[in-house]
Amino acid sequence: MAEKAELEQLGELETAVMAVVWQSDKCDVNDVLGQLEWGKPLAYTTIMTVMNRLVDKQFLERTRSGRKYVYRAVVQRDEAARNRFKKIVDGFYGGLTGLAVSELLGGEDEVSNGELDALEELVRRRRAEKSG
Amino acid sequence: MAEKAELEQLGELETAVMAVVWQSDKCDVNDVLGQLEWGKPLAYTTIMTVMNRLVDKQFLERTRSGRKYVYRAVVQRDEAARNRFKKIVDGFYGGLTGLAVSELLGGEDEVSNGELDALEELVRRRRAEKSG
DNA sequence: ACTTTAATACTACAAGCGTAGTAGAATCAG
DNA sequence: CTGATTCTACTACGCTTGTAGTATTAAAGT
Repeated sequence: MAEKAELEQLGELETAVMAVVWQSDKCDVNDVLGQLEWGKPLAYTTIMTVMNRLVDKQFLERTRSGRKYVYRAVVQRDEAARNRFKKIVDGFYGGLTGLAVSELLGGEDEVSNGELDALEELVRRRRAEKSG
Repeated sequence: MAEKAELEQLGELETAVMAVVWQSDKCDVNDVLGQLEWGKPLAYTTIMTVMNRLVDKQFLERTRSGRKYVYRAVVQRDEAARNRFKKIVDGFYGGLTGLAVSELLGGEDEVSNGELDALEELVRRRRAEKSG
């Protein structure tokens, strides 16, 4: 089984573009151009360049559809997010995930009740897994 | 009260250097050179350049001590980590912290019992804050 | 067939970051 | 005092990423 190649780190614009693709499953350059959340308007070619680089990095794949391309995400959102998270955990907290989460949630960010529920449930499940 | 300037994003080497400084509280270039975890040996001047850039970015401050400089962290570790984490939460999970944590912990990383305790405690405290 | 339109391909450039060499100044060994 | 050592200052270079222009090609209207 071939080891999955390390995921490259994406830049901010690249990440923002991926965010749009993750929501849409399939999309072309114009879709991204229309839905992208970025502070300022960007040129069509800017998005195109970024998307092509994402294809090179194997975060996206594209297929021809007539004379245009349709892009689809190859890397899943959670996979990419975990990869980024791991960098934080390793780089800042010496690999201690729980410590990282505690400190990270120690800040002032709002966490909804539903989210707290999810967290609690998660801890329960983890405990269950451990004890067999 | 002056708004705190946005923290710039650090590169990987810059982060690794900060990690050393965070552990030592005060240190000079050689300390970092000796303790840095990086895949390969780096030149003294490389570390120096990086540390000076970190001073420019106001992550470090330095004071002369004889003919050398001693560096100290200005930005705290947790602050920097939270900043990075927020990027993930916003960029990947539309700002939903709890969702992000759940997904992030859904991976295969080991979380120790102690860490689970800390997490649980944290959720409890959050709940208390809300109803209190 | 000819013109407009819409998409892609190719090229480019500035800023940021990893990386380090070289030159100069201060200190230390003898 | 003189040479070796140890710092700092300054400069530089390649790669990545944000950003976009220009050229080209293909489709579509008329």
